[in-house]
Amino acid sequence: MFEGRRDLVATGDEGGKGGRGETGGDAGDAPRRVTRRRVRTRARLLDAAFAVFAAKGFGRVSIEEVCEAAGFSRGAFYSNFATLDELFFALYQDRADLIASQVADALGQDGPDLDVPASVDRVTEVLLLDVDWLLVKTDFLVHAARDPAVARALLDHRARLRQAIADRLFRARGHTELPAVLGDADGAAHAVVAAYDGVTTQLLLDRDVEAARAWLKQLLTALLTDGGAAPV
Amino acid sequence: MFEGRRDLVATGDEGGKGGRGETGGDAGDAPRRVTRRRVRTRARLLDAAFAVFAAKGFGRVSIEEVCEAAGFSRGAFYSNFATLDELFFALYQDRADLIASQVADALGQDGPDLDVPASVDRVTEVLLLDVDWLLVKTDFLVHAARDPAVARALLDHRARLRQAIADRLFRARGHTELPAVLGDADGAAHAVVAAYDGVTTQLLLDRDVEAARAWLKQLLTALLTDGGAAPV
DNA sequence: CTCTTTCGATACATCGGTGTATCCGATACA
DNA sequence: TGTATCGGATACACCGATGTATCGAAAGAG
Repeated sequence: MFEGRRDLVATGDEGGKGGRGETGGDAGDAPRRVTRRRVRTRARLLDAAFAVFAAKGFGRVSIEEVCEAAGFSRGAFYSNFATLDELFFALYQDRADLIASQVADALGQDGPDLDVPASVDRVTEVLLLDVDWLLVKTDFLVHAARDPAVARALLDHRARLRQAIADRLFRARGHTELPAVLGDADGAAHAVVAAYDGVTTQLLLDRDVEAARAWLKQLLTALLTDGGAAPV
Repeated sequence: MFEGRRDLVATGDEGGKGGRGETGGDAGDAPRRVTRRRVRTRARLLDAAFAVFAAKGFGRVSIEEVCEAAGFSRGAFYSNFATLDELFFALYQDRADLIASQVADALGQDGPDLDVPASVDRVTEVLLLDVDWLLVKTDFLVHAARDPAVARALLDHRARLRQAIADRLFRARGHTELPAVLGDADGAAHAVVAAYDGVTTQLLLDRDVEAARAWLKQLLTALLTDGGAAPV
């Protein structure tokens, strides 16, 4: 059913065929002169792709469109990526790492004991910052749902995020008690992610970021505290 | 940014151009001989489309593929639908209505007072019955996120579902108390849907239906009861 | 500054999908 | 059963996108 991809691990340094066919790996024998222009065009391609994907959806975007948006010709693309899937994968990796670090920051800010409302506020702010990112991310989810290799990458990323949350919650045990319903800190982290995903879905449809933020805060508060704050 | 669609309200009775160009509406003047073969082919097209969409994703499917899977030629398609988007829309409508009625059934089964665990069990069973449907549904979400008209349809459908849940919860007020954190029955229904969406996301990635069911049950229990059941 | 390597542009062949026009077998109605 | 209408198949013209081969220009190494 699934045709196994194998073009996903590429780091983007291959592609050009100007003489040899290097894979850009470390085990190779040709050092491949450290490019410089290359990284810039690659970055511009990724940025342009993000914009175009957000606007039209991955499924409706052609390689040509991405190149045009980036101000390049298709030659540049094929010199940096083998397929549009590969670019998409690279794009996701970059942005996802960025978000992950932002979330980590938001979680690490207050001291040893957890200020639930404050943390929830900060994390919510980060997670629901950019609707375009949510659009692209969901596109990527749909993509990953049909390709085990991509799915694994996405699962890994989610696991890292969840782990950061779980760590934070665990670090605050004793100071702040969690509802027992969810099990340990890990279960609670799972619940947080699920709430995030659920709110995202609604947000994609009604495009009301403020409502989504408020709603996510409320949900998280409900999940992480026993009594919860008074309803709005 | 969004090119307004207007091919979405079609009921599928138009398309054939064998003489006049009927819209199949009720206000029309030509009665259009009540077809019979037509409904069958239309249904077969929809079924085939569902299978193909689930397997490859809407974005990677061509009209030809759908027709081939259904055992028809493209002529049949263009006689029933104008575009693949239109078919997708019809497909979603059909299946979504089906699910909605199933959920309504599951909710209506017990008496006036709500047996939360039993209801949660039944609803969970229905909602996470068919992974293929979740795949297609998410594809449709991505699709809707970029087309306000489609988004409205999806929002309507979600609203109906939510309403059914809210009604059920409201009907049980007094017998069973909800946590105050979520506000009224409507807020609780919102939370139920969010939990469903969140669990769906994870399920699409790890494909573990049983884990998803268990997890959804736990989440719903945590949300709908104050104490919740003991964790697994 | 020169030279070599690499990057991206251009041109080309090709293919798959689309939409339409036309035709014949099927189907409902008298 | 005859017949008018309908539904789906077939054939055709047409893009748009893809991938590759080739070439000029930019950029690093000396």
